[in-house]
Amino acid sequence: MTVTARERLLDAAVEAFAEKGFTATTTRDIASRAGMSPAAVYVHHDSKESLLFTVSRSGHLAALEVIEKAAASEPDPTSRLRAMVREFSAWHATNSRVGRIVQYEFAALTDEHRAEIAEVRRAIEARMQDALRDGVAAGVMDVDDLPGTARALLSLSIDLLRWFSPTGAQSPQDIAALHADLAVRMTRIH
Amino acid sequence: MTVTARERLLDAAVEAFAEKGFTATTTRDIASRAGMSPAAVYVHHDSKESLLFTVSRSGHLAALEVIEKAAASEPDPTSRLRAMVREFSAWHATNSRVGRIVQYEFAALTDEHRAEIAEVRRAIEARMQDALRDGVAAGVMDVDDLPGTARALLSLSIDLLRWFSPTGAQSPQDIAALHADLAVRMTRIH
DNA sequence: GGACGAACTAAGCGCTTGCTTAGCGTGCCC
DNA sequence: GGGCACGCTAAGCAAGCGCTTAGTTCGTCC
Repeated sequence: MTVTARERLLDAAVEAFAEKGFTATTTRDIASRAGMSPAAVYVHHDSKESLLFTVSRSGHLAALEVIEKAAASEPDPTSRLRAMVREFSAWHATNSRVGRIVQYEFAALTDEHRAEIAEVRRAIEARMQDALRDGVAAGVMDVDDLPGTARALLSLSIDLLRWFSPTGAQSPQDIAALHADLAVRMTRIH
Repeated sequence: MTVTARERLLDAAVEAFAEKGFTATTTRDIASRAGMSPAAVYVHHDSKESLLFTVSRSGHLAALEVIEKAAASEPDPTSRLRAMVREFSAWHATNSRVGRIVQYEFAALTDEHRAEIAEVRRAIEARMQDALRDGVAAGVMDVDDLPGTARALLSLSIDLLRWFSPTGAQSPQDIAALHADLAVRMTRIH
């Protein structure tokens, strides 16, 4: 199956939005990255914002899936938390372009689209809170502020988007392993 | 001493850049927030980017000063790390508008300006690494990956800009105390 | 071979952008 | 009271924006 023109435009939009941000990206830029004329964008997509919505939505859903799969992969609460943070960080490092759009271009969405995607974000946060609650209930974790700590764990994974470079010295796996280790330290009983 | 027109324009730029981002902000928007005509911006500042540079530079220097003051405030390595993370998070929460410009509009600067400010960023990172090194040397901290852990500690403080709201339930002090606590947990000997 | 629809483009519309130019009002100096 | 520097604005320029319109090309079906 060949790549459709619609997909080529989405790939071009991911590249451009991640590199320059949504507002600084022009539809002409997206079109030329996809090897098409400016008008071709509108044959396959409604608007520049609908391109962003499509990218952001599928990116958010992919991130949620990663964290849910990791949560289901381990029965032991500590191993489960370790897997969740490891996979969530690894996903952001491996998909840093989509990640940047997901995390930093959220405000550029229309009110309706933003509201729809906000639900996915709440689900991601809820999965992390669940993992901590399980650990506390099993008596293997010590967490004072449960929502705050869940948010801090997500911050670790998300903030790597600000400085991570695919061409840098650290691999996504290195960073993911570090974050997983720090997550366990943050929550274990002293 | 009255507030000068130059300063009113800087305040307006902070408001606008933090709210909508650098590219989405127009010079007309900045001028009207300062109660002036669009041309008045150029009486006091060279360009829209030079407004950003002025804000970003003083914001970066303020953040560096906060972390250096905190580092000097406590002799004991653990108390020092706690103070540094606490004050750095509190600064970001209290100055979230300037913080957003500092952390998220860095890429919008010209190459020269970005290079100049990058030095301040390196200094901030170095101070955090110093604090961890001291703790390890004193035998009170256990840190595997020193630069990685330093970066993770900064991530905690910085990523709050993504979700923090001054009108929300949590005060800057609540968040700062949580982050300081997590920082100690991340680095203490088990 | 002619009709048709899907994929795509050349050209451009109306508007907004960062920034400039030319000039106005006011207070100060001699 | 004439000259002048300073702070500011009205008007607008060239360029670029998101998006539309009108039309061309081309494979497919009868």
